[in-house]
Amino acid sequence: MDYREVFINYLKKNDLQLTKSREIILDAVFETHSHFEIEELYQMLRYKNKKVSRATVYRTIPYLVEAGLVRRLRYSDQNEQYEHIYGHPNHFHLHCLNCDRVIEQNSPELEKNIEKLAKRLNFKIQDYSVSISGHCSLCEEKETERIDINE
Amino acid sequence: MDYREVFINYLKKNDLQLTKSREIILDAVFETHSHFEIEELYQMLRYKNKKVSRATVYRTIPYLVEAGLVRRLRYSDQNEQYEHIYGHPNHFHLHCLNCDRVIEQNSPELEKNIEKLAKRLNFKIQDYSVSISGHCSLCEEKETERIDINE
DNA sequence: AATGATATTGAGATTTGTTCTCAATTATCT
DNA sequence: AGATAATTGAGAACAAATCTCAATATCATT
Ligand SMILES: [Mn+2]
Ligand SMILES: [Mn+2]
Ligand SMILES: [Zn+2]
Ligand SMILES: [Zn+2]
Repeated sequence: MDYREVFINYLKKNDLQLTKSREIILDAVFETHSHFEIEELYQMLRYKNKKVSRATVYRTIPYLVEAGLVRRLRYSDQNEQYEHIYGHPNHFHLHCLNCDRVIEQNSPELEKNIEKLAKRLNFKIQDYSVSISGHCSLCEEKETERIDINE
Repeated sequence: MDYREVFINYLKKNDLQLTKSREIILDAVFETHSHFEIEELYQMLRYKNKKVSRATVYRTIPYLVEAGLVRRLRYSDQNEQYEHIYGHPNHFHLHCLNCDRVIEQNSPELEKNIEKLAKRLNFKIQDYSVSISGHCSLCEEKETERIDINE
């Protein structure tokens, strides 16, 4: 099942239609292979002369999230970021507070652990996110160098 | 070391002072044993006639986060929530999308998993959060009942 | 204690991401 | 086709968070 079908199923279930606008947004989301903000996505569509309004973009993204196609990310202090997840293996984010880099990692072990934890509580998972914040290896290296020099 | 000392150390390191306002906010945060929003905290202080401005509360919370005393939570779609973490065992959040309940769980196994993952990447953790969203056992129960009746 | 330099605060203005409004448009049903 | 319902777009409205800047508090020095 491709993302289009998933979305159509979701829309049907919720008495919504697959309109031209929604299709444009859906495709844009799956053409974007990085984390994005809604405003960015909207500007990209304008640039490409695809006619959808900001309001519609803002209205549509939550549908994609609900449909399980897109995930809202929570690692950043700044604006909400999103990423498409359907068809991609789950992964976690490590966010460097120094250089703002985001490292993506997957860990089947961690996944299993989370699922086990949820099962024990009879909690039905829809989505989960692991975000780790701290300092990446590159920044740590620089930091220890700096200390070496100064001392 | 109590939270006060931790904060004083942090402030010193950053050439900041422990002022009356900051002290009031610090204490309020550690008197609040639930997740809170900054505006809520501010209103609570007003109610108690503690004189600090909204701006100062907004300015101070990030210091507490940086000092490792407070964590910003990311489970909700609504406003930012915070909780004090210093002196408390780490725990994870399961957020029910139906009833909005938040279940707190700790799992040393999961913690170890995350730490191992970070170590492998030479990533220095400052904080991490695991948030699971879905449906809690109570809501799931009701849901299956509903289906049983209707079918 | 007085002086000057520096840091902090508070009230309200401002910014900014997001949501809302409602008339116009588009799709669906009979 | 005509009636009914859903969706859209432009801009207004909203609200959380940040910024501004004069007043105040704190600190360091004499
Ligand atoms: Mn990612
Ligand atoms: Mn908690
Ligand atoms: Zn870094
Ligand atoms: Zn529930």
